[in-house]
Formats: sequence, structure tokens, C-alpha cells
Amino acid sequence: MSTGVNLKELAAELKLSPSTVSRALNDSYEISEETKKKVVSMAEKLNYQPNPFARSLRENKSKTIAVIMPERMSSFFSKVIDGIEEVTHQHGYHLLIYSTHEDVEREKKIVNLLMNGRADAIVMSVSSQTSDISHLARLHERGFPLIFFDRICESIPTTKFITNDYESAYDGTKHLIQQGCRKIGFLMLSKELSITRERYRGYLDALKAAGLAPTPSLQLTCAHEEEKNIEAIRDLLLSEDRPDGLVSSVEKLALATYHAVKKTDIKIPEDLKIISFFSNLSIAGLLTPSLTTITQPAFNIGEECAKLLIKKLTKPRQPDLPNQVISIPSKITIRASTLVEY
Amino acid sequence: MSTGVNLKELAAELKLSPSTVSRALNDSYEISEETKKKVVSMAEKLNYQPNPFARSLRENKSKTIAVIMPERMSSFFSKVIDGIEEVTHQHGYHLLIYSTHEDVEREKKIVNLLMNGRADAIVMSVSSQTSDISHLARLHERGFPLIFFDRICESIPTTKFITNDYESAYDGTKHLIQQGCRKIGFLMLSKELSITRERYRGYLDALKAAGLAPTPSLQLTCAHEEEKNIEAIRDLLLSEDRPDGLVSSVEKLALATYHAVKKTDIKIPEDLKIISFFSNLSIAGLLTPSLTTITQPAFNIGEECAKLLIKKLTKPRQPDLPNQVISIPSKITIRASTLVEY
DNA sequence: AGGCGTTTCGCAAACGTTTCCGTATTTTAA
DNA sequence: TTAAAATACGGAAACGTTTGCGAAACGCCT
Repeated sequence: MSTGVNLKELAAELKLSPSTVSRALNDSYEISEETKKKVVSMAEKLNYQPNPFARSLRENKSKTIAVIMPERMSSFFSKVIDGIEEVTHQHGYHLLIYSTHEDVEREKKIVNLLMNGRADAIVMSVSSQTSDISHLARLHERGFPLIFFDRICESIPTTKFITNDYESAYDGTKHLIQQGCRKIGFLMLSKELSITRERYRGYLDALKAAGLAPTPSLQLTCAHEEEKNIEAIRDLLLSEDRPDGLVSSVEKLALATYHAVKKTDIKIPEDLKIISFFSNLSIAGLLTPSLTTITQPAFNIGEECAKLLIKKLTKPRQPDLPNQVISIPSKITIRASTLVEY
Repeated sequence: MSTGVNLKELAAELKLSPSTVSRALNDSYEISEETKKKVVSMAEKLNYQPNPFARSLRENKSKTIAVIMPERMSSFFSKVIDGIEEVTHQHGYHLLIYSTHEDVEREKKIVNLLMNGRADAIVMSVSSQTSDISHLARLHERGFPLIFFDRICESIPTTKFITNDYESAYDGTKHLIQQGCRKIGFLMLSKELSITRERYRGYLDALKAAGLAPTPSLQLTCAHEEEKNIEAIRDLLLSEDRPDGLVSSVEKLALATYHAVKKTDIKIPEDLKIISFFSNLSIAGLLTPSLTTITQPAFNIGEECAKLLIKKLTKPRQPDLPNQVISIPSKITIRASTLVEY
């Protein structure tokens, strides 16, 4: 656990003062090129590594960004984080990553833990239980850099990155209608979520545009436990007024639907067509039948979040993060699960 | 960005010295119960949050653990991290998470970044390219707490958590033989990896025990790019001496195999039976046909790693992490992909 | 009453940086 | 030739904690 040499020892070795060595390593104009060379080479020789905490304490920044997401076992969130890491890593930033497991109490706890400056910024997607957002509002009011993606808080005036939820859901629903569906259901997580609201709007408007009346019994709000979701979907599929098409607003509910279908005689796409927001493309093609997907630009969303934050954190006098919603379009890939039978 | 009150301000408010306040908050025996009450209540009132960097600088520990893994889009690694987070979170530890993307240069860079004490410990799974382990050896020689899981470094004398790779592969291969396979192939990532070595041994020994000769042409070493893997597997499946059974040592290669099979006339399980190490149980059941899996106790592995580390980091005078390999058994779940046709 | 131990608290150093300021030396300008 | 300016570096404070040490105040016993 012996941390190597520190600045003072390095300075002693060079017969220079710590301040000079510090400046030399930070490439200050006050130091001659000659001594810079000497200092740098000696630092490498002794493998000097500056203590990050001393530096953070002094500079009041941590070179660390926190990411808070509702669940880890999700290709979407994994890809977003890959995108974030791609750009933050290039700038020497580290990533603290937290999963709330869709638990708002845990989310609050994490946010409170981060209020002491351990991270320079937070980029997050709220839990499905989050309706009271006071913990997030407080964070933002303190001037703490906060960015949302996907599951956003509209009421907090900062930058949010989403996909074109409304249009994608609209187009996806329209696609089902064009494929002959007339009784189209909608699968969602909590109605509190920004994404379900927007996607639901798109779904409803597409129905309306086609002159179809929405049926409340076909709209299913699911919970966290996979088994229960499968049962609920199965019940829906076996109900009297069962759907001939489904729009799933999240990946996990599409998978739950496939599980539910397996337990019945229902055939996709003959009896039921389904389209879903879905990020795991490799899996989508392997399902039977392959799944028509609305693919969010997950990696790209992560990159954009990180780019904005890096700009805010590294440039000298940056304004606050602008209060705007930036939408990066999804892409619909039509596969067998919505193709009409011949 | 205004960090709230600090210790000095809190002390001034209470008309006490900072040292007394610090001791009171840390529940020191030197402070009377009466003033402890006062201090704690005032701290809550002013929402005092101790500066983590000042504390880390003084105490020389960061309350942070780093996790390094080869890829993020993997249900196995996601579950391991869930397990780690579950126990570290309870002890107030934070998680820095890094993905090497199977790139050993990136792995080295990350390890070097962590040598300055930013994390109190590292738990990692090495990249498939890692053959030179000098960066890891150096870390361990410095006394830095280091734990491996799954893809381990045998030669570094610390604690490693794995599953019973040899036995699982042996049993899995034996299962294929019992189901009638005679030409069993093996899919692997780099031969450098501990897991492929062990699983390969199990595979070979099971063949030998059944009196079957191993065929080198049936043993495929895959790369990082999914497309190429699919092509390579397809070529294998269409070759003259094609396998009637496959043992896949990692999840992604089983998925690649399903993709490859889709491009051919081959039927699973009639023409080809397949078993794979696989963590995404939900998906395994949805594949067509459903996939026989060897499921590693991913969450449990993460928990055990974290428990050991927490013990090492929080108890006062702990010995070094013992040089041992701890194996937590996998579970084989037989599904349709290995069932004999009738 | 005086000594001694216990309780309770304050002072100041320390952790390893960065940076404000001062200063000695050299260069430039008049 | 001299004053001013530029260059190159050192001393010391500061960031916010924790903790070793010292020192009051108090009670207790003999």
C-alpha cells in the first residue's frame, strides 16, 4: 500500500522546491524548459503519481463523474455507459456507477452521498418509482451539474438527452396498423416515467389518426418482477378482448411477452404482432420470430451526455447547462414479429 | 457548486473547536454525551457533509473500490457487479467501474491510473489479450489489495474467485456425449484466458473418458468481432468434418452459433447439439430451441469478492489476501438444445 | 488540604497538492 | 549606465479533515 514518492521527495531529489516541481509538471510558463525536462524525466524515473485527493482538495474538483441508472442488466444502459466512458476516459475522468434497482429510496440515498463533491457531475436516468424529485431539485439548485438521459425529469431546468420517443412510438404503432392490427395494446412501466408518457402519447395519437379507439384494458402497467409481468401479459393475451398487436415501451416487457406467448397457443405474428423499444440487436434477431425493434442510439446518447459535461467541466467559464431537451432519433428495424402472414 | 458548511464553520456555530466537533461526529469516547447530542443535531440542521477528499487525504483511504472488466454488455459481468455493489453499498463504499473492451493496453492504462490510491482495492477480470501481466504483478507487489474473478491470473498470489470451470465443462461435455454426440467441438476466446484453459481441459478429459479422440479442426478460437465469429462458426458447421455437438465456453459464442445456424439448414438439436456457459437465463429460455446452459453464480461471485475485500479494508490489522482459488459451483440447466430427437 | 486520576476539550501538526506573493537574477530599453 | 521589465524560482498559506498532545476542571481518596 506504499504510495510511491510524493512531490516533496521528488523535489528533494531534484534539489528544487515543491512549488517549482509542481509548476514544472503542470507545464507552467514560469519554469524554464531546461528544468522542466529534468523534472519530468526524474518524475518518470521515480514513477511519481500525484495524489488525487490532495489535488481534489486543493482544486475542489474530483475528475470524476457519477452515473446513476435504474438497472444494470440492460443492454441500453450498458451501451449508454460505454458511450459515456468512451469520451470521459479520453479526458482522464473516472466513472462512479450506481444502480438504483428502480428504488427511489436508494436513489435518494445515492444522490445524498454525492452531494459532498465526490463527483463533479451526475448523469442519470431516474427510477420508475421516482415521483418526488426534491432530492434532484435540491442538487440542481445548488448549482451541481446534472444531466438526464432517457428517463428524464422535465421540471428540472437542465439539459436532457432522449430519443424521439413520441415519433418512434407513433411510427411503430402506425406500422402495426398498416400491418392490419386493429386492437393494439401498450406495455409500460410506471406511468410516472417520462418515456412512458411520451411513448404512450405517440401510441394514442397514432391510434387516433387511424380512427381507432384506444382500449384501456389493452394498456398494461407492469411492475419490477419478471414473473409477475409474464403472468399479467399472459392474462392479457388470453383475455376476451385480447390484442392483435402490442407496442412495448421497454425491452424487458418485450422479452416478457415472448415468455408469456410461449405459455399459450398464440402465434407471432399470425395472432399477435409486436414491436418494442429494444437495444440488444443481437438478441432481437435471434428471437423466434425475430423482433421488430425501435432501436435507441444508446452509445450515441452516452457520448453526447459526456461531451456536454466535459465541455462544462473543463472549459474555464462555462454557463450553466442549458435547459433543453435534445432528441437523437431512434431507428425502426422491421423483422418477422410484425410481418403479415401470407 | 457551493459545498455546504465545513467543519470549521460548524464548530464556530457551536462555539467549539473543530477537533471537538470532529471527535463528536466520530463518536469518540473523549466527548461527553451532552455535547455529542448538540453537535450531531447542529450538523443535521446545517446539513454538514464531510469533505471526502480531505478525509481521504488524511486517512489515506478512499472508501472506493475499482472494478475492471473486459466488457460491459454482458449479463455475467453485470450480475457480478450487482453482487459487488450489494455488499459494498451497505458499507458506504463507492464503485469505480472500468471496461477494458478486451484491450490489454487499455487495461494497463487503467491499472496505472489506479496506482495512486484513488481506489482502496481492485477486483478484476482480465482481458482476453492479457498475457503480459507485469502491470498487475507490480500492483500486487506494492501490497495493493487485488482480487480476481472468473478470468484470473494464476501466477499472482492473491485470492481468486471462479466457478468450477473444469467440472462444469467436463459435465457439460459428458452430457453431450450421453445425448449421442460423437464429434464435439469447442468454442473459445483467447487461449490465454484461465477460463478457456480450464474449460478446455474439462472438455478434453470428458472426451478421453468416453474414448473419443479430440479433433483439432473442431476447436475454434474466436476473436472480438461478432460478425467474424459468426462467419467462422458457420464455416465450421458447414465443413466436411462438421461437429454434431458444441461446447461454448462463453455466452457470446453461443449466441454467435445461433446466428450462424440461422444461415444454414442445420437444425438444433437434430443436427447439432449445443451447451454453453451462459448467464442470461431469461434469454436462454427464449432462444429457439431453448439453450442448455451452464450458469455461473455471478451475483454470488460478486458478493464473495466484496465481502472479502470489505473485511480486509475495514478490520484493523488484516493479513494479506490469501493466495487461494475459491470455486463456487455452476449449475447445468438442460433445455431443448441438447435433447435427443425421438 | 494536597495529590492524583478522570473527564472533557483546544491547539497545532499533518496528509500532498496548488498558487499567491516575494525575490534574486538576468535581460531589455532609454 | 541605470532603471525597468522579464525570467525563474522559493517560501508559505490554503484546501478540510483527523489526531497526538497538552491542559484545564472536577471529583475522589487519604
